[in-house]
Amino acid sequence: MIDLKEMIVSSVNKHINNNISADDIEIPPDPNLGDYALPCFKLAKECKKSPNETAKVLMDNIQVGDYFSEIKIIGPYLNFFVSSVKLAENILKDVLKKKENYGRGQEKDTTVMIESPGPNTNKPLHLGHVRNMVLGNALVNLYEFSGYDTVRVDIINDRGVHICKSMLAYKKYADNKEPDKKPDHFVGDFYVLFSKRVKQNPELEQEIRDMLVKWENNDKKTRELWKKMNSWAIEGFKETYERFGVEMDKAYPESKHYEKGKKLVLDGLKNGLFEKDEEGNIIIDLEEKNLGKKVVLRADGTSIYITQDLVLADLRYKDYKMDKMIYIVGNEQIYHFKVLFEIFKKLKYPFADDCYHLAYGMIYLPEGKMKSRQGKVVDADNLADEMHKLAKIEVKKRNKNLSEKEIEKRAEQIGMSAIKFYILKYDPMKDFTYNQKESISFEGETGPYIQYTYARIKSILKKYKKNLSKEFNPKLLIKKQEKELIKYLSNFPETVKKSTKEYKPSIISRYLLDLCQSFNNYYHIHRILSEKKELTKSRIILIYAVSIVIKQGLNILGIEALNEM
RNA sequence: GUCCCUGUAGUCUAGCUUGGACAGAACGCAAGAUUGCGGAUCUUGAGACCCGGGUUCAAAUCCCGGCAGGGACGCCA
Repeated sequence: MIDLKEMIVSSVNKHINNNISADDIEIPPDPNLGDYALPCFKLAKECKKSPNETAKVLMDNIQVGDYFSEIKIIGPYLNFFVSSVKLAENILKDVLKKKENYGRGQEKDTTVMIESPGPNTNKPLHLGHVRNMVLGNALVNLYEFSGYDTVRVDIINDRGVHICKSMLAYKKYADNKEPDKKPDHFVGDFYVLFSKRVKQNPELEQEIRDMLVKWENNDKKTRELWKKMNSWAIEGFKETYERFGVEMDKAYPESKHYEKGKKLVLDGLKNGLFEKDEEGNIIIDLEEKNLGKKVVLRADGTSIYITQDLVLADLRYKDYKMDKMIYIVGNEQIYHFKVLFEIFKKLKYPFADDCYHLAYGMIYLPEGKMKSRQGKVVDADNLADEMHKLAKIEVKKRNKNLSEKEIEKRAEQIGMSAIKFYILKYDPMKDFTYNQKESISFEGETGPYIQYTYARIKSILKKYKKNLSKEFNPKLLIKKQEKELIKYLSNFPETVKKSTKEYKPSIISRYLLDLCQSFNNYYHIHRILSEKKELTKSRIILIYAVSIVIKQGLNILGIEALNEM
């Protein structure tokens, strides 16, 4: 693979002592100014010349390969013009050869573990989980494509007061009936029912506490009920996971490990890592990190949230020996993870220095407030169904002769792409309002827009009856729009790297939008299929390469590319 | 009270880590293109860095002080 920035860097470094790096190379705001630019402000200081003079001296002295057609001084910038023919030849050859592996990172022998989405077994997955699942998919794909081994793990919050609430309501009011709907929703209904009843009957609160004690004491009937309802919830989650494309390597139910943290904490107490406060709680002092004092084990010996996370990480390490750990959890838990990671370090966990909390903000619905007033909770399945419906209308509008089965299939693919893309184009930390209509629109910054662009390319490729050859003439691809497209293609590997490094799938989303717009512009101005055979052949290769990159980009985001829409 | 996050055109959003050339899109709005491979596309235009200081040759970006919104600071998860 060729790296143009590196070529500039090495040639410049040959002639000056201070080392510049690829990060110093910029992309000029206007393509007429050049393809790459080296700002000479920093160098000027060290050379003790004005930036403009420095640029001049540099230009007179450096040699770059034939990938560059011209070097120009524009004020304090040294601007490089890429030889478009050479670039076209290399990039297209590279894409053609590697196909969907174009841009893939080298194998790294590093295992990355990602925790997502972490459901509670008392109610169905909601909007927050949707964001979590979608981010999780993208992150796993990004890391995998970048050459890492990935492990996706779940945390199942299957015990505690909130779980008992659904259980108690079921026990009292359900008359033992079996689920007559998606089982996690069935369970969730009893959670809602409990919240209603407890307002009129405050004594239910005491019953909940009694039930939790029974559960803790392994009361047979309570445990049976618990098992039954949990399995319903999990059965329901499984279906939702599948629909959203979540593939889990291993799920860790809280009930299995929540008591194991005690030993770990007591060992830490012996080693002097933790201490006891006056009430007998075991705490850790993180004042030095400005995080205060944190209880890690209650005085009565029961564990709390953080105790479990400590032991869970240890269990997971025994299972997978991960080198890096990423938690995808809402941003209200930033403080929790800061503390957790500090304790990891103190415990000398091998992965402690490479932990990341991917925190994300809230998703709102435009009519969200109204819905909650009506008691309609906005959950993942609901949203997916609604998007499916909206997509179906669009599909039907365009295709009169499709079978019902095919319509359903496309509606699902388009509906899910609308959700996923809409979520992934935003910075994870930001709250946003999910506008369903906007997300499914075929114009604008949407999943369907990208899919549609891809389908158009596929349609052209289909019309080109001849076999795709690997031969093309890069000298024919010199129109402004063609150069731009090739430039975008050449940026794909770098974009993947950046997106991975910064934990931001949105960088891929933005890239795809730019690439698609660039293609649409090209398509609008220049005809691909024409009488000129050589030209047609080369243009076909170009758009074929574009289609490969769009498809791979979508795959990383967990979105399917469709040949027809 | 302490700490963290966010504040960019009518709306929504990128850029802020590492300061540099006219702050980049989308929707909406206004004007226009298309006798073509899918008119669901494209082009052009108007329009923005919360406020006040500071550092700098250069600040949306860094520092200080405000203002507004959200969150954390529970033996809740």
